Amino acid sequence: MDQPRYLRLAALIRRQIVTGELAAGTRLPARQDLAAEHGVAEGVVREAIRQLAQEGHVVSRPGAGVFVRERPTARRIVRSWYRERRAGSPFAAALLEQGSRGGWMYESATIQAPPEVRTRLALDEPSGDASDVMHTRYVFTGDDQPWMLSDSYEPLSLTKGTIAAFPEDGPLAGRGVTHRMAEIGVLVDDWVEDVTARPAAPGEAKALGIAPGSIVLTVARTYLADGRPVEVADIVIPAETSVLGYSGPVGDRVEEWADISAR
Amino acid sequence: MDQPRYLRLAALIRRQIVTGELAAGTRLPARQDLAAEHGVAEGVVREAIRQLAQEGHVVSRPGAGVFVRERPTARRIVRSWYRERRAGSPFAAALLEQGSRGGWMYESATIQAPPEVRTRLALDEPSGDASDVMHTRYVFTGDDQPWMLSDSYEPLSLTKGTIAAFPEDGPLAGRGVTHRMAEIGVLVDDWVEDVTARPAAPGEAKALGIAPGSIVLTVARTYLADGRPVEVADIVIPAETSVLGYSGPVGDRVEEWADISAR
DNA sequence: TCGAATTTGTGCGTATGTATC
DNA sequence: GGATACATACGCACAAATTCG
Repeated sequence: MDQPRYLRLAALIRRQIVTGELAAGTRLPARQDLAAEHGVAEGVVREAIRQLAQEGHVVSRPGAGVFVRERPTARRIVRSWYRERRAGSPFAAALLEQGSRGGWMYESATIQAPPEVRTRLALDEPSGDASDVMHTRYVFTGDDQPWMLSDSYEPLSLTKGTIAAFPEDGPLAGRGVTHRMAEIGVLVDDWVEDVTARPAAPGEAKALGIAPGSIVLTVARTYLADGRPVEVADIVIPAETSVLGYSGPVGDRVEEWADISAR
Repeated sequence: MDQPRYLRLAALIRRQIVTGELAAGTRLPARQDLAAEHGVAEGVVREAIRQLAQEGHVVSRPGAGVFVRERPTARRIVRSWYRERRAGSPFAAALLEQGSRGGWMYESATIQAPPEVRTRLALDEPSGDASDVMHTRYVFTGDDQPWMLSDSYEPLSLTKGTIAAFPEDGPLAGRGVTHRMAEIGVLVDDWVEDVTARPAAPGEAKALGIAPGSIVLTVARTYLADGRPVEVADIVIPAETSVLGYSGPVGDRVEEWADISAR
């Protein structure tokens, strides 16, 4: 056994946690006590705790102590539900237990699309510094808790001057992209989502009420109408408490060791 | 400014990196030098570096130094490609640039399914300690680099005694779940994938050749035949270098602020 | 080929600030 | 308000990996 002391100590405590010997909510002994108990320096305990905190096993509160984490049950966020509504599906049950829908806050402004968004929306070169997209920033809440951030971009060339211009204003408020676009004759028929994960940026962590640096899932969504992108959104969701659910028919699916394409 | 010193130092270096002042590949000054240069203790530098490393801005190699990270371009792993083959799609181009397919290693064994897998496969109570699933562990490689792990479970009740029993043996080797199942009359028609992310477990980090604790995407996949699960797999992919691509028709899709269901 | 210098990873002990109880 | 506990900070030391002459 050639492992650093702090990893051995972390492994020891981790075992106690996963076996239930240390129940959720339990407070660990103070750093000094743990250090004395195991005959190591305080710094070793600190590193061990840090390790366990990063793994999500414990959470430390200044002045109070280090506590075994209550594991919040993850919510399954349905991103596509091909056939999942079908009776008899093992997943139909889950759909019946839908939680409260909660609400959302937003802020809209017309801006000039940043380069990355330009690419995704297939926009032409910007003309001067004229605004060319409607940018809407959402914070979704459920149970009085923020659980998802979204930055949406829609080309003004589509919506300008129509009743669909402002996503959350006018008669179509809150109807969603696809409905709103339909009202102005743009038929959104495809969606594409690119999913990955990264540490939360400080601002995101604050907005979501999670620890800075904790993991978030990011979804880069594109809505297409007849093959052309008509809306893109950058969605950020805490990974710890969320699972994204996708489904589809096997016929349209690639072999299970998926093909790779350069991005 | 009320921030801890190590965060201020991290912010300072981060700014130099994102502005390009410190180019990718550049070596940072040694800990002691940075400490002296900024008039702080070595520990402060250590914390700052740790912070930047967690954000993925730098990578440290023992004995060598701390280097500004080369940003590997992420691969887009297509998990469903509804209509993406269609010509004219903005994503069709990506599909043409398919990389080398690489290969995979595997290891199969019959085991008694662990509780979590039992649930997902809707298996009955275990009878004694009899094996009831075929467990296959995959390591997928591309460009001589592991990039995906997968643990697959198939009920023996379906495949036992057939030519499809061993996923990677016999005439159907390497044909994939859906083809193999089809050969024994099981028509896989649906798939469901639950995506989330977490820090890599030590074993996973080692198998994938990534830093321990770095972020991995996990995909819990289920293949269904006529609504019944016939295979489940736990897939692990480094988040840093990968994007999972999903797509589908809008008609089957829920409003964009997705419904939530308890898991 | 080999050894010396450099650099990170780890560990020790201590002290102060600040949040919690 | 006092005691407790974590977050941060200081300074030092040694082992192992790497680099380079």
